[in-house]
Amino acid sequence: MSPVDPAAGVLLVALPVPLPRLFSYFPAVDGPAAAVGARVRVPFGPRELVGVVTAIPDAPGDPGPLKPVHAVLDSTPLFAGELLASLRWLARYTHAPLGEVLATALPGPLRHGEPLPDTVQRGWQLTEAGRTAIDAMRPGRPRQLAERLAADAPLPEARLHDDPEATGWRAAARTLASRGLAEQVIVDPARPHSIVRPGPRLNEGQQAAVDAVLAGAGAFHPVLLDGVTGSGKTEVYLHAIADCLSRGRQALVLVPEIGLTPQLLARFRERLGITVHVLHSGLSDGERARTWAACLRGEARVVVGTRSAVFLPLPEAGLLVVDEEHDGSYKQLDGIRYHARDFALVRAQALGVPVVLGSATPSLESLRNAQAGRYGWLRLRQRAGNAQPPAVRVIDVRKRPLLAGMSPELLDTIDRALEADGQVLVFRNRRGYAPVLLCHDCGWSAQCQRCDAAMTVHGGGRRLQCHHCGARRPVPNACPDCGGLALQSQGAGTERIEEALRERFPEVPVMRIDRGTTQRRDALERHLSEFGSARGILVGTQMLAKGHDLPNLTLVAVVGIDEGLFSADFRAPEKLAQLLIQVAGRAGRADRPGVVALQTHHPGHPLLATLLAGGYGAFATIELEQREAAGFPPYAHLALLRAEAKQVEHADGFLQAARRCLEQAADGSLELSGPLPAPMPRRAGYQRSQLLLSSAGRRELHAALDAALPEIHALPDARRVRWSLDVDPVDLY
DNA sequence: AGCACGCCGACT
DNA sequence: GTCGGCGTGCTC
Repeated sequence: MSPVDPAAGVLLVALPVPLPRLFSYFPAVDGPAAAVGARVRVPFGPRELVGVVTAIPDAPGDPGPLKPVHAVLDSTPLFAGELLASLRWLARYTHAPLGEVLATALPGPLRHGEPLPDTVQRGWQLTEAGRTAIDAMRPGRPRQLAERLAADAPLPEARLHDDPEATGWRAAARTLASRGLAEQVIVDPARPHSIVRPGPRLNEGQQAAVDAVLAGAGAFHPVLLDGVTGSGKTEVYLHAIADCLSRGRQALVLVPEIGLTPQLLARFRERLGITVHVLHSGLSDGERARTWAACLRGEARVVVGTRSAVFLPLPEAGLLVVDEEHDGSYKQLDGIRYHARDFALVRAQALGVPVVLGSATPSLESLRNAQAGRYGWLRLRQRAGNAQPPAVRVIDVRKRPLLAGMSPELLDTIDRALEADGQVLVFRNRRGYAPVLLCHDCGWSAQCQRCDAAMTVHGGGRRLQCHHCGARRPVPNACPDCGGLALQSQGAGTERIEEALRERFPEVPVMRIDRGTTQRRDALERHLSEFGSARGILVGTQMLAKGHDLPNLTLVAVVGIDEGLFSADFRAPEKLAQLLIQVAGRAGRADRPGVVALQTHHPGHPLLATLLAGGYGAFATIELEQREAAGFPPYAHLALLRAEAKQVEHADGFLQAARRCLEQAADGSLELSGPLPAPMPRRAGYQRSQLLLSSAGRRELHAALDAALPEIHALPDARRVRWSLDVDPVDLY
């Protein structure tokens, strides 16, 4: 070795580019030395990028001519220990470049090279003069704020900031400060504030669940908390979190996109008595970066967040919670296609902490893991209070005249509920299922002869296609079973339902809630409180399946479930069952029993029969048997290779070539179907196509991908099409 | 993915 | 004569 080894200290840097490799750089000529996990600014071709140092090998091979990094951005690494290790795992698992994975784990400002922001929390408290003067103050905003500070101070600005009742607090605070009545102070986030509301007494089941979670503290310990709607899962989380805090550890709670409500945060804050940090899509970039920094510094002790919160650094982690673990919003659908619930499991294992997966309708994957003994399995069967489960009525809609998809019987049921001064929720099950063909007279649906799966309608409503084997045939003129001519491919949307209901029930308010009418995060809350508790009709989709309490809701009418009963998607029955259970949980309260009306062409369908007779558990048992028989997850492992191009031939040609690479690499352990047209085969002028990979073993699937992906990357067509790989896809069709 | 370089059509 | 179409090649 020469006295000055030119190769010593070469940095391997992960960059946010879709290239499956790292890039080597010489250390910066001056400034602080870069450590593994620190961000660096580097020259890359004609541009400059922010990357992360992922290794500093002792004995790198011949580095060749390297460029030096332009700047080291972190004196202490952003990615350290467990987080870096877990993200390396995620990159391998999703077969994505490490640089892209690290970039998606960071909030925008940090991804673009900005320094870790200041996380000092400011708050307000009354001065001595303020405490004496308060009774003499004129009514108004300043006095309101002063009264609040008298009751609960120091009050962090963050809590005023996301309190809708504290509008104009900043001006009020300035007024108080200018008169010497209040002052701004630095708040210690771990210091309890004065209002800590005690929770209700735990029932036996809840206590047992809390005990079981606490018994696993300090070690990896996955637990499925399987509790019916209203059984008080949140109380179990709160007790486990309080214990975690008392041991001086951090707790992370993941919630679905629509589950992070002001009410939930208020409950956490009141009960835990300390600052609760949040992370969700409604925050500004700066706020996200501050939450990230507060976690890294250990200032955030409890964090509640949606999907991307699973990437927060937790140097002193003690507990992870995934609420509503079955929820589809945990799966990222573009970019790095990770599943936050699954990644939370990986992180909990690497951190050596318990992880609680809570749901009234657990995913079949989690149920399977619980059955196999890989997870602890805690069941809560008691409902809090004396709430009664709603009565369920199935309405046969065959051959009935329909008004925007609603039968006369359903409209009569709505009428009766309104007459009894109740509120009605008309729930349209619309989950973006590919359209299936249905006979309105007898309920027949077009099935593939070879695959036992529904065929989907293509070619402008003239062709049927099977998404499992690719079989095609024309749409028949008449129903093959009953000869009727009432073949139809889809039901009515929420707009038409709303319109029809307004006409039929002109004397009551009709409010439609969907993404069109409810853009902003707090709009749902606002609309629902406007709606109040007087009689009226709400029309909506997913958004209304849970959340905000509607104490006067006596009837939930569900239309459009047949597309779920006969979808080409093997997950459709699971999603439908979860949705029906969740939406049924909204009807009725302790003093007023609710009714759920299900309108269907298949009143005798086994899914409905099982669900009504035995509940979600009975459904899950049967559905798991069917998944096993059919070779679907969780008994098989899937990956989906998608491609889109201006011309179908390009997309299909690429997938065809990729298929050959995979066949060669797999050595028979892989089942391949496709290329097949994607559910929405044309989008924004692009033709979309896909290739499904299935294997009985996860190991074999990943081995085949590892072997084939370099070749697929190198395919000449790979640059002509936009393509992506989705491991464990949720939506196949 | 960007971004540059490069070689062919309709515009001031 | 140039501005600009997007094919293909590379990025330590």
